[in-house]
Amino acid sequence: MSGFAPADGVLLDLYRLLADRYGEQPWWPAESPFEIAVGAVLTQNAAWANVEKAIAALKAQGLLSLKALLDVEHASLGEAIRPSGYYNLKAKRLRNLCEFLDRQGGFEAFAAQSLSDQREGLLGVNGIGPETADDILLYALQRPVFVIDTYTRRLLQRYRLADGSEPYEELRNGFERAIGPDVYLYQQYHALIVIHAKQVCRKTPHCARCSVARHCPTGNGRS
DNA sequence: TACCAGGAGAAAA
DNA sequence: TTTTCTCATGGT
Repeated sequence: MSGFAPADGVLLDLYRLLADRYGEQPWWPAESPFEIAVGAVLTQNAAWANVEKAIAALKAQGLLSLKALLDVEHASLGEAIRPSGYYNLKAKRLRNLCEFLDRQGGFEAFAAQSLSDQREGLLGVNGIGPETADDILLYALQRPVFVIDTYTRRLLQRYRLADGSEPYEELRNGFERAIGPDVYLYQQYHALIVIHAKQVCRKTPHCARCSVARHCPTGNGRS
């Protein structure tokens, strides 16, 4: 039995509140599934604006393809993705991901595998943790996997739905059980959480009763 | 100047 | 098993 077991309907209610407030989110911004996979690695502990610079550099240098990333020198790749930070580390991780995809027969062949095989495979790649793997599965491969990130933990903590320190899989399973398999809803929910967290869950006065930011979508926040 | 941003893995306790 | 450290740049 999971420790993260919110009351029936609570997570869906929260989604509706966020959706009403922020509307539909165009998420994830990318021109191809492979670009999403690359972006998922580059966005590790990085601001998205810096990731965009790195992706633009990869495009400008013709490096945004599996073959190009397999062929490019480590130093050149690192230089291209420098704006996203940790460029040496991320260059290795991108290479690891590309070598893995190549062993699967390419991105398209990997996309045709079962979800369990895809997730297990990605998590076996050095540098691909659960959040990065699930970003790739949900946004690049349109798989029904809920992404848990720092913002999700922060939101659950704010709404007293979880401690925030629960294991990744426990939170993911909790969301998936509560919502049911729905790729579009998972994508929107995660996007809304990020949008909301950026706007009101940091450095803002919080409701003394529920700890939610003063401008929380419930509208009942009081600073 | 200090802190944070759409983490993950290795090392230490 | 849990916590801490490392990787690094750019914006606020």
